[in-house]
Amino acid sequence: MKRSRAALKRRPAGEAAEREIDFDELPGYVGYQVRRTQAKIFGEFEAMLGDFEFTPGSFGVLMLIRANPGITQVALASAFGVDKSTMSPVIYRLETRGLIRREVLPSDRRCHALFFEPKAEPVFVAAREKFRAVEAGVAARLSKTEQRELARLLAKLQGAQA
Amino acid sequence: MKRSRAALKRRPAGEAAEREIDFDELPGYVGYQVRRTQAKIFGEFEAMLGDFEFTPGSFGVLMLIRANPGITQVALASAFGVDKSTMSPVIYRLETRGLIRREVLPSDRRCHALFFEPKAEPVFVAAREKFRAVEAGVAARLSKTEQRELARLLAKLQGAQA
DNA sequence: TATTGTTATACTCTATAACTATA
DNA sequence: TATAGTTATAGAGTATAACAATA
Repeated sequence: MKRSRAALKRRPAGEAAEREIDFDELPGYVGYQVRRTQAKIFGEFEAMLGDFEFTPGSFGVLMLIRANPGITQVALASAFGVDKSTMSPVIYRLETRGLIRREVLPSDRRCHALFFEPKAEPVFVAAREKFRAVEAGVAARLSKTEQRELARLLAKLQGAQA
Repeated sequence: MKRSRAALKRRPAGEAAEREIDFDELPGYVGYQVRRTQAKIFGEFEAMLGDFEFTPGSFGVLMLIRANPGITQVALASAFGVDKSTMSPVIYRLETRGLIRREVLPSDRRCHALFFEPKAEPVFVAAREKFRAVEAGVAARLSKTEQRELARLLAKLQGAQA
């Protein structure tokens, strides 16, 4: 970001444009605003988690398995709004890392019930602290009232059908 | 979504869990709320654009090239907050489709100035109508006041440094 | 027939690193 | 040395389709 006055004078064309870019209609699009905000927040998670053992996605999956013992993969995929084929490899990685275990349901042997492994609790708690810290840094930019208002508006955007 | 009463009675385990899933801390995370909202909105764009010739990303790039004649790839990448290597293939596709053209800058032959092709105007206008329609459907879930408030809160979230 | 879960495949988006050409 | 742009590569995340096992 630091730049000498000389450098400023002979700045390349790209930078000149960078300072006076016309974004046309984009900033007026709710979809664009939400997308940019999401990218910004995820970038911060990546930066602060570094070579951490979880992505926001895989940590969320682990958290839901922990909170919902015996949940099936289809139910989990549905909860996150993704396809079951998207969930499969995520589950597989958590299982091979020993963080969860799978049990075939006797009542319906097509289903795999998922369980959080008790011995994974320290790893989970440590990860949760990291996620809470990043999240707190993001949320701190808004007052409590604003946080509630944002949650309400985002819920409203999600609520309606396409 | 339609389901007979009989089906409801003998619903599989996955569905039972689906109705009473405990999301633990996730709904309280701003990052999670924004992510879910973004996924929902993008899903609607995909569904309504169908086999359309643009993704939200590529259309945004075209819109900015049109609004900023002569902009370079690095400036464009910077405007969207992505790496120049991410922008390269997007630019290449727009060029091969004849929607834009590139000119090497005589003043700095490393730079490629990008220009919207006038003959692409009908395609652009048609695409913009589609995007405006989807966007209008999304924005319609909020009042004008709420739209402004959301924009303000999202900007505030993006504003601070990590 | 329908559902659960896996796998093969594909596409988008993203980045890093190494490279060429220029400055 | 530094920057613009390309390319090779990699990884996450997403989906569809076909499949085996089970219902």
